[in-house]
Amino acid sequence: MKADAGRGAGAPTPLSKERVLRQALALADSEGIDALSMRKLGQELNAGAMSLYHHVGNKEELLDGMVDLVFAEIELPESGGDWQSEMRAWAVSARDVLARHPWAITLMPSRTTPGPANLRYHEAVTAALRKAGFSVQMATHANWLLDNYIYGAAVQAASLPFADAGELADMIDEVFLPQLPPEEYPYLNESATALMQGDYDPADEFTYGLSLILDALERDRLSAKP
Amino acid sequence: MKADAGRGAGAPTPLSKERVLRQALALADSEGIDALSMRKLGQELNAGAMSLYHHVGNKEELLDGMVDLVFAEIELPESGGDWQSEMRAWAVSARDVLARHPWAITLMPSRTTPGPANLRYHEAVTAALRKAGFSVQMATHANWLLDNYIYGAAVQAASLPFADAGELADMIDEVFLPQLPPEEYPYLNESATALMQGDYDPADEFTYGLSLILDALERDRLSAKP
DNA sequence: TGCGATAATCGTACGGTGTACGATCCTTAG
DNA sequence: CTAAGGATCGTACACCGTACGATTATCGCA
Repeated sequence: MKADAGRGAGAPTPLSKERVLRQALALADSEGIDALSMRKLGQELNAGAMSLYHHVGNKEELLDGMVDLVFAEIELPESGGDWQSEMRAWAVSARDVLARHPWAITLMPSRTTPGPANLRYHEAVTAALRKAGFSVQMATHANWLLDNYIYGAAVQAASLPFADAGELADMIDEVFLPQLPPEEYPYLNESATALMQGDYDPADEFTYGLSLILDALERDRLSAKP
Repeated sequence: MKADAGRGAGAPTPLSKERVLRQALALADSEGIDALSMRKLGQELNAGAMSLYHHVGNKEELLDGMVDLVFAEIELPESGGDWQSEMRAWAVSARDVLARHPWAITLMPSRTTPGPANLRYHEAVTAALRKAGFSVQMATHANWLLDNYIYGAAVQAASLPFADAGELADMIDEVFLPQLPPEEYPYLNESATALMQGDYDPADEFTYGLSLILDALERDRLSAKP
C-alpha cells in the first residue's frame, strides 16, 4: 500500500521545516497562539503530531522559528538617503507586521536566542545608523531605543482591545468611563472623556512618539558631530 | 474528624483571594510562570486544586490578579515638584519591579482589562503630568510614550539572558561573536566587539533613553505653553 | 440548644497538552 | 536485490485546566 493512498489529494508535498513553520504561523494567525498544538498542526499538514519532531526538535524551537519568520516580513531600511525617513519606514513596517501577528510579541520576552532574520534586521538597522553618521556607541543606543519603541507599541496594541477611533470611543463610553468615577480618578476620567469626544486615533500615538524619538536622536547626532 | 487534623501546622490560615494571589506570585517568581499550575499552587497552600476556584474564578483571573499585584509594587509619582524627577523615579521603580517579576511582561499583551492598581498607576502618572502643565492631549501622548518605553524595556530585558556588564561580555565573546562573521554582519560584529571591550552596562540604556524622552517631552511642553 | 442554609473544600473524571519510545515504512546506495 | 538510513506514526505517560457532585465547616436564627 502506497504511503499517501486514500488521502485524496494528488500532491503529497513532503514535510519540511519551512512548511511546518509556515503552517504554524498561519494557524497562530487564524486561531491564536493558544490553539497551536502539535496535534492540530500535524493534522493541518496531513501528518501525525510526532512527525513534526523530525523537523523542529521541540515546540520551543518551533516558536523560535515562527518569531524569526515574523522578523523576516519586516521591510529593512536601505541606507544611503535621509536616515530619518529610512528609520520611519522601517519602524512603521515593523509595527504593521507585529499587528498582523499579534501573538509574536507575547513570545518575544521568552525567546532568548535571535534567529537569522533577526540578525539581518539588526544588521540593516545598525548599518543605516552608522552610515548616517552615528558613532558605534550612539548607534547602539539608537538601536536599543528603537527596538524598545517598537516592542512597547506592540505590547500596548495587543493589550488594547480596539483598533480604530470608533471602537475606542464605544469602548470608553461603555466599559471604561463607568469604571472611572470622577471622585476617585479625576484625571483619568478627564482624559477618557476628552478621548471619546475628540476623534482620537490610537494609531496616531505611534507616529507622534516615533517623530519625537527620531528628532531627539538627530539632535544627539548633530551635537556629537563636531 | 477535624478539617486540619493530621496536617501538622497549628494555624490553618484560611484561603482567600489575597493569599492565593500572593502565593501564585511567589511561585511564578521562584519557578517561572510555566511552573505555575493550579495543582501545584493548591499544594503550596495546603489545599486541593479545586479549592482555589472559590476565590479566583479561573486561571485567567488569577493571572490578571497577579499582574495587578505587580503594578501595585510600583512607586507612584507624587506630583508637585520637578516633573522630570518625579517621572524618572517612577519609571526606574517600574523598571525594577518588572525586572523582579520577569514573567509579568510576558502576560501583559494578553491582559485586556486593567486592574485597580493599574488604574491608580495611570491616574497618578496623568495627575503628575497635568499638574506639570501638560494639556490633556499631551498628557495622553506622554502617558502612552512612557508606558511604551517601560514595557519595551521589560521585553528587551527579559529576552536578553544577562544582567550586568560582565555577563554580557562573556556572552558576546562566547556565543554572539562566533555567530557574527564580519563578512556577513560587518556592523553587528563591529558593535559587538566594541560592547565587549568597553565596559558597557545594559542598564545604562534605560537611563539614556529615559532622559532623551523626558527632555523631548519638556521641549514639547514649553513650545506649547505660550 | 438545635437546625437549616450557605459557603468552602475536595475527589474524581474528561478532554486536552508536549513528547519519549519503538515499530513501521519509504527511499536510496551498493 | 538487499542493506541501511531517515521519515512517519501509534501508543503511552505525566501533566494541565476545570466541570460536577459529594462532603464538610460555619453561621443566623428559632
